Amino acid sequence: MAGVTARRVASRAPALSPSAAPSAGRAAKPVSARAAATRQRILDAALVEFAEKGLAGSRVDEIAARAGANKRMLYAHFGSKEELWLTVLERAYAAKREEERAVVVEGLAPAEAMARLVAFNLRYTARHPEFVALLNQENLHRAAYLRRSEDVPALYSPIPEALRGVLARGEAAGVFRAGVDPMQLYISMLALGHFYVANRHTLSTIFGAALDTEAAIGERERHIIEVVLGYLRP
Amino acid sequence: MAGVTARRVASRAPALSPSAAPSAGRAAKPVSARAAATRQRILDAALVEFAEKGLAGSRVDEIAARAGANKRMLYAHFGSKEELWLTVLERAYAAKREEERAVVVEGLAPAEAMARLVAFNLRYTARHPEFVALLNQENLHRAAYLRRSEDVPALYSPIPEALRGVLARGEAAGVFRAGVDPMQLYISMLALGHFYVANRHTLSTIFGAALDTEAAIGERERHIIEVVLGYLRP
Amino acid sequence: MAGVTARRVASRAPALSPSAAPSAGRAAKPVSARAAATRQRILDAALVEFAEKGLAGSRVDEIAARAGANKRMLYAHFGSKEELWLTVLERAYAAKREEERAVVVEGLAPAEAMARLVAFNLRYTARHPEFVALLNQENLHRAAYLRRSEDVPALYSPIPEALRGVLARGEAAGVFRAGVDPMQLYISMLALGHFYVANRHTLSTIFGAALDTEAAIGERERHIIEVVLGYLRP
Amino acid sequence: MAGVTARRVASRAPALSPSAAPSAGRAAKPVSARAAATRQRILDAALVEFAEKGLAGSRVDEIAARAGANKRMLYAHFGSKEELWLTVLERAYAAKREEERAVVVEGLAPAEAMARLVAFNLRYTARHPEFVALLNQENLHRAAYLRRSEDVPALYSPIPEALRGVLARGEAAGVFRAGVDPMQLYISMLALGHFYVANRHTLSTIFGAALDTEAAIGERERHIIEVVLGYLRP
DNA sequence: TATGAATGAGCCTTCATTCAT
DNA sequence: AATGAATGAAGGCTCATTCAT
Repeated sequence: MAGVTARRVASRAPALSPSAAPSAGRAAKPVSARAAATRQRILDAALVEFAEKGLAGSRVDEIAARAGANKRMLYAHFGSKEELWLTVLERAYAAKREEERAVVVEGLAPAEAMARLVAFNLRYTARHPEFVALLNQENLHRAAYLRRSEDVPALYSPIPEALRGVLARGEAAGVFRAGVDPMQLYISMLALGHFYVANRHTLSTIFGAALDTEAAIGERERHIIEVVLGYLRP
Repeated sequence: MAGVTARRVASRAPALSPSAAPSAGRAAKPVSARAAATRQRILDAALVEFAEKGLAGSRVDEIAARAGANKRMLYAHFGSKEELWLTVLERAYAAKREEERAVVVEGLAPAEAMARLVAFNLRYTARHPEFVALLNQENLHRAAYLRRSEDVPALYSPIPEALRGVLARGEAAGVFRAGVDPMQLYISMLALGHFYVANRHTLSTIFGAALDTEAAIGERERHIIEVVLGYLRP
Repeated sequence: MAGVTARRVASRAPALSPSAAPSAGRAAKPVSARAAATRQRILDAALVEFAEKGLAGSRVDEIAARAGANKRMLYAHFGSKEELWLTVLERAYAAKREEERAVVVEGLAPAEAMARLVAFNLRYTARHPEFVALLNQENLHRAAYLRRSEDVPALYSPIPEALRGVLARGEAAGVFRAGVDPMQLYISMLALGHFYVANRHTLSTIFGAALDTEAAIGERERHIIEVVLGYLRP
Repeated sequence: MAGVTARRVASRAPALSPSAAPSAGRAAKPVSARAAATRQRILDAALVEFAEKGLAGSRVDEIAARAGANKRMLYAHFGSKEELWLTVLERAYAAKREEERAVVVEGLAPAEAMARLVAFNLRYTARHPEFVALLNQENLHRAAYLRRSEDVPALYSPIPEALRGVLARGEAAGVFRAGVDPMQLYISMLALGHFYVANRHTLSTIFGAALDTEAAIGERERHIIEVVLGYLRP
């Protein structure tokens, strides 16, 4: 489990939890278990720090301290703060992809399948606000880091494909309207969950209501499923 | 239905336009025209810099240089980088509120009114990606600055109220479904536009498609209006 | 009383209170009463600020604000912070000289005369801790400013002369010991009072006793008179 | 009687000498020899700079440069300019206390013992004008830093106790007058030396005489011993 | 004379990064 | 592999001083 998977083949080790598969980053040489552990602690610490303060707002000292590691180790493993950022980002994507792969909708009725996809996105997002934070930051950077990522598998999501399938099935069965653009719907599905989580602080400041309770999230879930299914009605 | 966007008519209300009321309730003393101009240039420069790099990533020197002002003036006018951030944020909200007030939907048929609201949000967001960037950053800060704002009018949006009215009218007329939660719908409306703009860089990296062309935005507009109206069908 | 006395002849207007005789500083041209008042307010404010924080620790803005004057006026009147310092210093000396001239010991018995001189120094010092503070600061500067003062009268004290006279009279009368160096005694007299006041903060921190109550000063007075007179016994 | 000065024997007690115990109760972690050396160089440089220009007038860059150290190290070791000031101040006190402990007067005749105490203070002060400068500055700060010091031993002087003993012995032997307040005498003893050194620049400007030659100091020493012993005559 | 605004140099402090052990 | 110490380049902020009115 402590084994190291080279980044280019990570997708072939499907069941690995993201923290157990550090994906070895830039330097893919065999490393000791101790080094791997240090590396992992740095990544975990960096994820927290980056998600909380962004790339520019994060401090290398803080990350190292949080990781219980020497700052020098951070540089030995990742080369620079920016490389560390990219690695953390890739891992966050990879972690989401990992869970996405576990979402199986093939055998379900179209409406139920669609509901499951919608709910999954909201729930994952709510469970992983750090993913949302990283994504927002990276968009601030105009995706500059992501663009130079070579970790294709991390970026490849099975969801659009699944969505397309469900849409086609539903349309063929006459339970979904025709002419729906899968990409637009995919973006909308992401939006309906992501925005809610990403903006929970300003929204709750303005609305004066707590948005991250289980009750509030449940309500949101009901609403967005209703929106999507309502929209898809023929 | 597409292309229903509010135009910028705000400048006809000079005493309320954000650039005509630069002190925004903070510095209430009479200022010379020259000072006001400097202040304004700093605010404009800060908006650009902050939207591009966030609070932590922005450099005070850079802002001053961009404003063609002395760095000292920034501190004379705003006290600190953080106060400047808050002022910029408030002004960004105020500017949006200003345009929102120009969106009149009372006389329109419910569906058209709803479409106009949805379209306005997307279009405003697309025209003002800096607003999106600021908002995302401020959410990273957990709304710490916004929470301490005293500029209530800047935060108060007329849109939720308008939305509520349209919903009620549509429901009463039997053209909208019943039982729709206005706040949820408001958030969804914001989400469908905001997420698209906010994440255009990562999305286009992953999809390999340009998202900020007029054509793409038009398509998005059609889609989200369709989603909302489709959902609202009784 | 609001009249302006040029610095070089100030000693000829003996009864003028130091704050009423601003001595016109570097630029000795005739000025309006309003200008003189502004100048005076700046000097008063500067004395407080300088005595509290020293030359380096004082802020020109703070002095101007405290004086209720525009900062520009400070420069119009004094040219620079350092010139202002020198002027304040000269005035502090002049003020002390002024009071010293009122100490008359000629008709007194030697012991009483000596006691009066000793007491005067302690009392003046205790009443004017700001003089002590300025002096200490100026010594930190190795008297760099004082050395370039041209205000000779301000520096000339009648006390050493008086002391010399008293000493001679006492020795001649056989009530004082012979061979006392007047300058050394003068310095000692200054020292016994000045040190007590100058170091009251560290001393009271270390001793844990209040040193600036009237009772404490009275006790100090008794002690140093006893020291000097005890020493002078033949 | 003149020339009774304590010599520097403190270095024979290595574990207590201030330069051998650099952490002075503040940073108690074990440090490398290199770090200790850097720390020491910074302290030495700071002492010179602070004594010359005071806290407000000193420049952190200058201190670092003088120490041949990186400015960052100053902060790593001391946290801030103000903390550095306090440390320097404590060390100056500690250094004086150290030498004071070497002044032994128990076996001496009361008059000689007293002369030795008086002379020690003048000589130490003359040899360490930087201590005088620091003290004067700290009094300008109203002992704000000293008051927050936790380095009690640095502040505790054995001299008052010794003085009290000598006084009692002299009085008992009938060679000193009765009723002398030890604290007042202690302050006077400090004053007679300290003031002379502290104000040597303004005094010599006004008197036009050099005060810091060995001859002048010797003369001062003779005088103040004479004053104290003369005063103490029964 | 007086003022508010502006300036540029400089200050204390912090950062990402590297060296030496 | 790991560590503590060191570095130089900013970074935010402030200062004494001057300009324009």
